[in-house]
Amino acid sequence: MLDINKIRSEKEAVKKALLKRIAAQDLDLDGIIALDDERRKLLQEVEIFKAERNKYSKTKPNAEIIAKMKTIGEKIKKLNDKIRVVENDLKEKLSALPNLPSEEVKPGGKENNQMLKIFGKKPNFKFKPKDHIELATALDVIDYQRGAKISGSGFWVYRGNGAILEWALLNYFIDFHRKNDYTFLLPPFMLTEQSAFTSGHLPKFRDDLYWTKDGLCLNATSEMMIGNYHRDEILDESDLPLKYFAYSACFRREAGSYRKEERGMVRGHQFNKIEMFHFSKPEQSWQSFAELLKNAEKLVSGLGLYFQTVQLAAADASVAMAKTIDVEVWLPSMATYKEVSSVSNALDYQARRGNIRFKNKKTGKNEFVHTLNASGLATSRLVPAILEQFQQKDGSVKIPKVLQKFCGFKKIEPKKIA
RNA sequence: GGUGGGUUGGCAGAGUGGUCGAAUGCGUCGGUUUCGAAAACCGAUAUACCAGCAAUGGUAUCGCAGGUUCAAAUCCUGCACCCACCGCCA
Repeated sequence: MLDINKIRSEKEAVKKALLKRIAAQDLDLDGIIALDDERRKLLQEVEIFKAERNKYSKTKPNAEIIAKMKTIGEKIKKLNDKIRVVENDLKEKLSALPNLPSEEVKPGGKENNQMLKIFGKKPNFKFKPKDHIELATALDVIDYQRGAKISGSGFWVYRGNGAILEWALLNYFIDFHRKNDYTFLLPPFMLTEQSAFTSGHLPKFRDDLYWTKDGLCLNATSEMMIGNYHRDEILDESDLPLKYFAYSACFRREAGSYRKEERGMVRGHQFNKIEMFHFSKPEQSWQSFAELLKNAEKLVSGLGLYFQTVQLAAADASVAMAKTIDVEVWLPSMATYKEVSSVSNALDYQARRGNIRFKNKKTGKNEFVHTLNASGLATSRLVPAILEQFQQKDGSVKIPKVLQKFCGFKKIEPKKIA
């Protein structure tokens, strides 16, 4: 949510920034300001009546005053009803506005994404490489068919060395974050509707979430949970930045996505992810951003994968974020890069919604914190990338060095056909 | 799932319809005293919004949302959470 006072005082600048991600016909700042004017006018009116009522309520009134207060009471009630309507309308319009993209973020959609940096060496195969589905089946590490049998399409079962590889990746991430002194959280995998609203996933993603009979939704990213972790709290300035990482299985309905183009594990209904999260002071938040990006890059580099970073254009990033840089890993079979981490700074946009503040010691004022998040990392695209990028001519797959101590093996061999 | 008890400021804890934004204690901050400190004493100590250049004034907030009343922390209804007991339980 944006600050109404900022919209009022810096209207042209706000407008210019918002036009990078939404069309002019969807933007009506004047309408919003007019609503706020209306709200203020009504507040002034009603508060005069309330002041009078309070004055007389302090003592025992006589019959005449009681009669007078009765009419004032009715006026207050009417004005209150009006204010409620105006405030709801204002809140709705205000919540619908996306965050202001950061200055260096390019306007428009995907086509304006900007490649920043390429890491590693592009694998060059001297044989005909297989895609990860073929590899996973030959190596007997992923059981797609039984996954679908049990839970329907979009689910799979990690099996044997595949399960070990998956778990090793998670251990590698956890190890890394612990060394950096991030606090480890294992949150619940279900959350309330209110929490989904606060994290900004409602109303937009309602159809992409799984809902239980009890009105809870399944976690789609632990950003949802950590974002709510300090909701309605006033944090201690000296604790900032708070650095967390959380593991969660993530559940997404992926309604209407292009399953045919993204076979295998690239887009499933359930995947494992470790998420990094910072609660920062405003003046620290870009430093936090740089740290999160560096961590994500290091994690992928550590695996020896070929990948790139991309700065997303305004309309391609999540609306809550001022700036997003994606870390994308190369998938030879698709000849394309796929996101394994999304590093984002929401500034105070999410904190305003969740009412997460800190007391500024210098000014004595409560200020909104800045929130940042980055995957660190999601496994479901790394396993395919590892299989495809590290496949050998004999059909085996080499395990990245950093994972070997967690796996207990250096390569996965195809199962022998008797 | 059922019954009962609870939710008040940073914390503990009074307050059952009218000068209650709220006693008291603790904590925190500032001061006096001291070579310095402790103790003691004095004073300050919530947040948000509105008007105003400011000083300041006003409004709201006692878990949340409604209601009753001239007037609600206090009465009524619903909800959330915490505690206790009972029931059920792969």
